[in-house]
Amino acid sequence: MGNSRMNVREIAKLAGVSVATVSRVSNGTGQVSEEMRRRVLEAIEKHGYRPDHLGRALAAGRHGALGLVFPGLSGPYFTDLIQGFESEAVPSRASVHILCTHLRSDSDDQVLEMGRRVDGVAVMGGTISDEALLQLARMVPVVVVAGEGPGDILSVRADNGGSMLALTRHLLADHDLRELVFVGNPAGSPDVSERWTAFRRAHHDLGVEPPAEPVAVSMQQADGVLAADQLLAGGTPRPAGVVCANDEIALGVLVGALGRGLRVPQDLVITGFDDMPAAALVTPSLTTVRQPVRELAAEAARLILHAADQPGNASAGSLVLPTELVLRSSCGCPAPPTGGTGS
Amino acid sequence: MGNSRMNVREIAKLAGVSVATVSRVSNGTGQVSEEMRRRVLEAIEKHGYRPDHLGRALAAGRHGALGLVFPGLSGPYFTDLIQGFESEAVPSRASVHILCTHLRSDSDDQVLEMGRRVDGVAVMGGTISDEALLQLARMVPVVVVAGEGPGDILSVRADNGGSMLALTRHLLADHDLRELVFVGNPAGSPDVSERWTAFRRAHHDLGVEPPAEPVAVSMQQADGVLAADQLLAGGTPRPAGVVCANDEIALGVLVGALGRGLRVPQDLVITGFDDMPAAALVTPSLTTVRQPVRELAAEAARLILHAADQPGNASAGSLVLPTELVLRSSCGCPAPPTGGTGS
DNA sequence: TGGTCGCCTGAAACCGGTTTCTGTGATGCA
DNA sequence: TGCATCACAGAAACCGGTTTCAGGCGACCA
Repeated sequence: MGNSRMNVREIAKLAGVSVATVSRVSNGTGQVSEEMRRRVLEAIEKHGYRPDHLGRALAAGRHGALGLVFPGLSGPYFTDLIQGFESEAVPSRASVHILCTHLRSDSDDQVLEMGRRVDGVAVMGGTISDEALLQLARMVPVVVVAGEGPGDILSVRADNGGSMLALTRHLLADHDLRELVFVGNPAGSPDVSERWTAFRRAHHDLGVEPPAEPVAVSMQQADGVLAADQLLAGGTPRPAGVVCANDEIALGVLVGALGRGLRVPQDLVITGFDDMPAAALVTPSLTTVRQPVRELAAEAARLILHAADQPGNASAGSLVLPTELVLRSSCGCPAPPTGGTGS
Repeated sequence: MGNSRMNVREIAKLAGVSVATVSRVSNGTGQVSEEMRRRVLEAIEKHGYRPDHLGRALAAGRHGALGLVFPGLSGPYFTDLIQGFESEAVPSRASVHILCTHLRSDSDDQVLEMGRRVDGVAVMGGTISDEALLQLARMVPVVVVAGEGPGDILSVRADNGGSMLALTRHLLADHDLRELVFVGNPAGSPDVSERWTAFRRAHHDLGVEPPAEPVAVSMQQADGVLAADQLLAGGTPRPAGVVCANDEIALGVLVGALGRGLRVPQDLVITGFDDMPAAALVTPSLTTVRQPVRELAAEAARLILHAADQPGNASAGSLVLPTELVLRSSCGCPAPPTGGTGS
């Protein structure tokens, strides 16, 4: 029945009270007598009044919204990122604005515009320029996710290096593999850059010559298939192992290898990164690194919400969440105890 | 230099003009003499003033934002959906609010809350109750994406039935296959429901008995692997073909089949739906149905923006975008002319 | 020279809330 | 009975913009 076009003043008139009283009742603040409260609630109920978000936001000086900025969407990683962020924001009654920059040239402007519509922003590493990031941070609390910002901008990221170091060492030392290749584009994101660096460092640590260049492709399954085309085509010597920047690439390479009749891991070792759900389920199951993406995003949301609540109390620093090496069969290890259904 | 805490009145004072003039200059509306314009622009420039979004939105009576509601995020489908929607909204200077309901019980309330923060909402079919949908439509323009709404709510969807009918007929008639199974949960979304219905109808049309029940799993690659475990385990007779509700499931089934040493399509035929990028690249390449997901979402955004611009002019109806059957090798057809790299 | 028209400007109302500040009446205590 | 205290209500200011409306002023014409 109620028309949502009602405003405080109309409700106040209908209930025979002042707007202040209506506001107090609808927010549960201040002291209101039982009689007044009853009359106001009655009018609110009868006309289905709900306070306007804009008016409230303007008066409160806050938007009730958080921003999330990323270069593009692909695969389970971003999926988890968004959901982790959202799951933390919604209970705090904050809505989530998203912005895919697609690495367009006007990304900086769009991000700054977003800064004027939300109470805080989480920006994926490598998405916008450092200048824009600093300017944004002057407007609202900012957290860099999966990367590091300039100056004293907060950041949350996973320990990419540690686990990639352990993984590469495992392949080189425990499985005695040589001729490993790395598939992924270090210039594409800080995460991949860290992984590539750790991949090379593990080689150096063990006195093995690493490949000079990565196979630079994007992060989707299709790119993995393309990489397999390139690596496994006849003519060139086949590598012993393919270390992929994420699981999607790895699955693409796996499909490409299996489709060519290669046996994994006997003929070719393949590893991923992220531990996406399918990683445990494919045959052979994928050796990878578990990365707490949802927690990463949720932590970013928490930091922003906290900073928005307590302005001026800007805590700086970089939060690094641990990752975990997950050894399965695609590297040559025996399959983990869990059967075909994963854990 | 500029402090963004400036407001119109301060700028007006500094420029020695009225707030009306500042507003006129910053919006380019009305008549302002060159002298006044210069003074105002100077003050704006000097102090880095940018009008507050909330104040402007309140006065204009519009939020400058669109909402997008979906049950959860998984895979390229939602990725494309979000990006298609976003690519249409951003040029219109509208920000995009997202809400993953996760099919929670309080989804209806959350969606209605969103309705109070945006100028229009696109809701994925099957995400919230019809009552909530109707109530939402009373507040803001609403479009149902990939599904149909109650009453005269606008909807945009793809022609699921037509292509699934053609695909199933192709398998039954052209490849003379029997014992097909359908993998996907019709109760999960209107899309899958339509596909399952068309799958059965094709059987009936050709006088073949369809399976009584689908293999009801979710829409991710991991679920396809699980379905493969179930279908290809020893003991039960193996089906001749697996018709999957989307490409992700199909890739999961493909990996499961290849990992068991089965040959596709010789031992098992597999088909998908969506034509995600990897579909053309895997070996064997995946027979599937191309669905214009980004266009779907972009069309939804256009409809909402238009409806928000012209209130009262509510056009009703259901827009159905065409789909296209894409025959590749996984059904037994010869591989398309394009090499390993897809088209 | 007087009147009309049109350009430009600013005061004030408005969008829809919250919050401060003032004032009233009732109550408690001496 | 007189005074301090307290609970409560409402007027008005405020958040930061846009827009209406009325008026001042110069130009043009008779």
